Amino acid sequence: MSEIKKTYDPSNVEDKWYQHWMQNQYFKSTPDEREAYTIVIPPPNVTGVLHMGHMLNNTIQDILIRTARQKGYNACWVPGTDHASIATEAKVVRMLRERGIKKSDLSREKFLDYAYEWKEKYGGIILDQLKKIGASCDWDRTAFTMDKAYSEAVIKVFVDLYKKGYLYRGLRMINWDVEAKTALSNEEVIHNEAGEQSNLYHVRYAIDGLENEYVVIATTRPETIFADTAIAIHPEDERYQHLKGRSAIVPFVNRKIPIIFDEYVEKDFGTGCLKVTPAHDVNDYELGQKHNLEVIDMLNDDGTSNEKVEIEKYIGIDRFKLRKIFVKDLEEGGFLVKTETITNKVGRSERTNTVVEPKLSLQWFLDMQGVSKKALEVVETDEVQLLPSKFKNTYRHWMENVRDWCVSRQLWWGHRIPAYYLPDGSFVVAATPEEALKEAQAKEASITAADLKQDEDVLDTWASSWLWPLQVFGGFDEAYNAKTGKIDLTKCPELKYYYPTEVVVTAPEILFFWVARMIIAGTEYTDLIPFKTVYLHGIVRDKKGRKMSKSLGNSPDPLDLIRDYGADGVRFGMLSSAPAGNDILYDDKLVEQGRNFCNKIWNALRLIKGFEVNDADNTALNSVFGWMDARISEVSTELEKLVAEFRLSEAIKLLYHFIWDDFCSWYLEWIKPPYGEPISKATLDRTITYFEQAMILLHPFMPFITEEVWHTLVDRNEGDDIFLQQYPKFDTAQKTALANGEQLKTLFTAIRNARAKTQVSPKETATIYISTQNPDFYKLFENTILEKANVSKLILSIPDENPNLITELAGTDKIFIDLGLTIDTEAEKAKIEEEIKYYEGFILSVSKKLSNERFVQNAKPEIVEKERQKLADGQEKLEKLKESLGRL
RNA sequence: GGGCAAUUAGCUCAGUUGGUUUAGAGCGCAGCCUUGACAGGGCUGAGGUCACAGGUUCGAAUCCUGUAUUGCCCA
Repeated sequence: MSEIKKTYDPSNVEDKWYQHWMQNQYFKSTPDEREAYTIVIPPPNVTGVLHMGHMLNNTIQDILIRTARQKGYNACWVPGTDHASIATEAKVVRMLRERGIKKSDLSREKFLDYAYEWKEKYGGIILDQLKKIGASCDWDRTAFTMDKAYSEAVIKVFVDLYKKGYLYRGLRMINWDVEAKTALSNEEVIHNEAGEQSNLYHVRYAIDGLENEYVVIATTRPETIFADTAIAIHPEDERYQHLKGRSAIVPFVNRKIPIIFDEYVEKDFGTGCLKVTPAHDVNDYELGQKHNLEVIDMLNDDGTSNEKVEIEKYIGIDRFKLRKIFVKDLEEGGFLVKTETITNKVGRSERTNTVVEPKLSLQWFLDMQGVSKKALEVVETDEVQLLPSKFKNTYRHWMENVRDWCVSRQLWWGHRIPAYYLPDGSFVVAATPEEALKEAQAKEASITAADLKQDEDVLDTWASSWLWPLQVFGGFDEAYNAKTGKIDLTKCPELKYYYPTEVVVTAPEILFFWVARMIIAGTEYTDLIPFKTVYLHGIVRDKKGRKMSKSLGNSPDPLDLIRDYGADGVRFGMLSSAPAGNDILYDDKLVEQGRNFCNKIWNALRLIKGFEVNDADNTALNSVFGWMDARISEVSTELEKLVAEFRLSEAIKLLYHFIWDDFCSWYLEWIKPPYGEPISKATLDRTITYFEQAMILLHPFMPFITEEVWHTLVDRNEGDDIFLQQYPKFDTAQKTALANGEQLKTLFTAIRNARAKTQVSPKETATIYISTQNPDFYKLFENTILEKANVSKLILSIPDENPNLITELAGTDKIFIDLGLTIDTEAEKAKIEEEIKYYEGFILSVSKKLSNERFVQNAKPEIVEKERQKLADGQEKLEKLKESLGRL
């Protein structure tokens, strides 16, 4: 035993076993005759680093995949990374800037060289970090969204969707990131929930042809006044009826703009007058369409003003600087009526945090309504099950109001759009330049390759990751038929075997970004769902409930935690308070509990390893074994149910209590030989088996320590690893055995309690008398009671009158404990009276129920029976308490 | 503005179709325990009118309605 350390040290253990599993290729999966259980990882950003969210996300996946292996499935967990177009490009641009290089000075090719250099250097760090947490991914399958075959798949899909008529190029109002100089999808624009402080400027516009007449509008973006093309008023607003048919005059610019009337305007909001700037606001754009208004786009792509502002001094100035200058001029010119501070919602870019400009732009769009019908249906019918199910509502709402998806991004890092422009401005869409040339020549025979110019933009990253469950198995390689626009599964054995995958584990944040789109792509290209279940876990927050972020510095580094608490400890901590869908408020206490649990297991191991062995008879412990057999069987049944329902935090708590309380606190104490004496071999063997079984059940949750215990407990042959162990089969739990164990615990607690309240050391022996209707129970466990509860005599009858006995109830059995001391009768009386009061109340409520005829008639018979039992027990207890009181 | 959810012990949360002896856990708290696997431990205990008000029911933490507060999603 001396070679086993007193405290568990995970640091060497974890790396050792991970390497062992890797060397033996235990994570590898190839199709065979077993049933497949597949999970594809939500690909993290290729240059990202592990954060607490990944920790939670991947722990869940690892538990599911390891459980599946133990149940005999061919479990396959596919890892990989996502090229993360905007995020990665932003990082590369920043790196170049630090080296004094401007992106605008580089060619596309040169920039991509730098980007790949960056990816080679930092890409995959996160995958190595996943190994630290124990992730049992099939690393040979590691995929990347810009791998050659993957990229080809993305392009094939683009061409296909274009041919099917779902993709179009159009001038639309989009969200423009002036820093990244790219379009964003709606989902990439973040609105701070609390809003932001802004100034609301009230500006006066003169009315053409009416002296001293004016309207006042309120705006938070006065610089867009240059692009105003109308003033809108509610048609029923009495205040402005006389302005019908009139024009207002834009301050400084002196352009006449029509005053239009539309019910869109809220009469009660502000002055009731609204400035209309179709080029720079979504709602204004729609209003402009309706009223045929001119569209003046006054912003350059970088957020500076252009010549459309008409006045020389305002051209070429950044939007915010322009706002300042112009407000000052408005004030000096007498146009500014007042300024007030308000809180409003400002859209910011998810990636660059800059204020997003609504902007008219020529972009590629995917008609979502057309392509997504089936994707709604499969969730409605639970063919794809969302967990927790409340997200079904959210999903339905989004799908029913789905907007067209802007898939083009003005970036270089990503999949370049396969559209090729002819000199006349028209274009063709084709998978390769060669095919494009052919198609172009079909339109105009004289066209040469040099005449064609490929679209400069790349695709939104989600337009590649939505193919993830299909393309990680090569679905678009040989099995894809460009003519039908379908994947023929029979031509792709891998896909046929592993797809549909079992479950995708992710955060609700990307339900639309990613999950919904994968369902769309899956159903579009295979007519099958991509996964059966979507497990949506919460977000990891700090103790105060704030989201973890770099700027707040409130996020611990998962690798530091693993160093300090062990990967198993961190896994336990993250999971134990994370039921599906609920956020987890991270606290070091959680992982500390995990670490302590490991230590507990470790010390159970030390105890068992430390026993000396003899051949003594152990039949006296048979009832204890009977209880343990029943209990472990019960636990395994409950565990299987919980895991099947994805109630993982309950599952890990079940195991925690089973191992700590039942196995360590009760079982081991009961079978432990007296100090210094050996244990019988039969008992030790039995105990080792229980411990092994418990470790197998725990292994998916805490893989490292269970493997270490497995090997330390018994010398194993090569290849006899817990990783490969299948779930043990247990006999059905015996109810009597379970009840016996519980009764024994209750008895011990009662005796301990008696000692505790009289402050008698557990070392002092006691004589106990028991009044029971179940004397057999006491005969079965007599040895254990005598030895482990330090009882010198166990007498199954009522003792003679003696005021110095402490009385306790163990279930309905009454126990008289003689500790050989004079007791404080008054205190004892008070205590018993309190209990009597409780049981009187209890009996009252139960008998009320039972005397109600309608209850007896309507309730299920077994419920009524239970109530009767409750009443009988209560009455028996009450009687015994009263009797005790009488004896004092 | 529209929708979804939550409100249970000091804190963080379980409580699965209404009935598990008048509600459970972890942490925290209080008392006791130092040579025996583990102080990263053991034993014992205190602590809740299940947000509030109505309703349905023989029976409600659980179902319905309303109110309040909080959070999230969408515009």
